Amino acid sequence: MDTLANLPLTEATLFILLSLAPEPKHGYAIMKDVQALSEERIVLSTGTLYGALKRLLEQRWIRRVNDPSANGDARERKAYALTEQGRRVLRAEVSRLQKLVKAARLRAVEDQG
Amino acid sequence: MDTLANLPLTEATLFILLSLAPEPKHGYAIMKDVQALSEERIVLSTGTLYGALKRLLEQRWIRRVNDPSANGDARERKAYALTEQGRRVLRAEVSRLQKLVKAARLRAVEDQG
DNA sequence: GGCAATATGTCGCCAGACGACATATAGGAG
DNA sequence: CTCCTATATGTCGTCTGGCGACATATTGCC
Repeated sequence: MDTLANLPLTEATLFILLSLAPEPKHGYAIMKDVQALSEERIVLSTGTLYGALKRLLEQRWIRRVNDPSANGDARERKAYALTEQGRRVLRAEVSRLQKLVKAARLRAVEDQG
Repeated sequence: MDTLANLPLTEATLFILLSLAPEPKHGYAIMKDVQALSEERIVLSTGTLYGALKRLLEQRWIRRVNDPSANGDARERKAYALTEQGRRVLRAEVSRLQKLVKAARLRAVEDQG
């Protein structure tokens, strides 16, 4: 209920939600997307990924959907989409991060690039 | 050596370093400062605080200094200061956070708060 | 004298990241 | 036809670290 109480998100969770923000994806696609998004810095192990997805489903921040890239064949891939709740949490987290960066600037902690 | 390898910082660690950025402080002052900085959202338990300080000393991101507010009395308080290494890590972390916020904006995750 | 704020510390629990391992299919190189 | 890689999903055990609970001592106000 109280989305604020769940913050901060772990880095893995944050990137997974961020990856699902534009459109639903299946597990492996999330893994690749997070790598690209983080400029190869984050390589989610499958243990982290599927563990996080399980927790996210339980919290109802994401839900199972039909994979749009599936073409009716035998192999069924599991795709995940953000719920409204999940989107709210993501927005709250990004907002928290922005405040934090501003606070850091006030402390004269300027980035060097 | 490789400061980038230590990221991301945990929230507690980040706020402790941020608190020490302007000037050295002792443990209890850090606790109070972090509360103010985070608008009362983060209340460090002493377990978190002194556990983190111990790790930070071992990593040489902070070092012990004479408490500037001590006035030669019996009770000696332990003050901590950022090392150059610690300041580099802090800058790197803030820089990472900024990139992340920018990436989130590109994904159309706009903050409402 | 008692109570709150200041100040520093330890211990055990638990969540979660991560590496290792396991399994299965599809497609291209040799 | 076989091997290797990419795609794809999952479990298990370990370790780090946050956090609440507990312990202890000093200072200053009422």
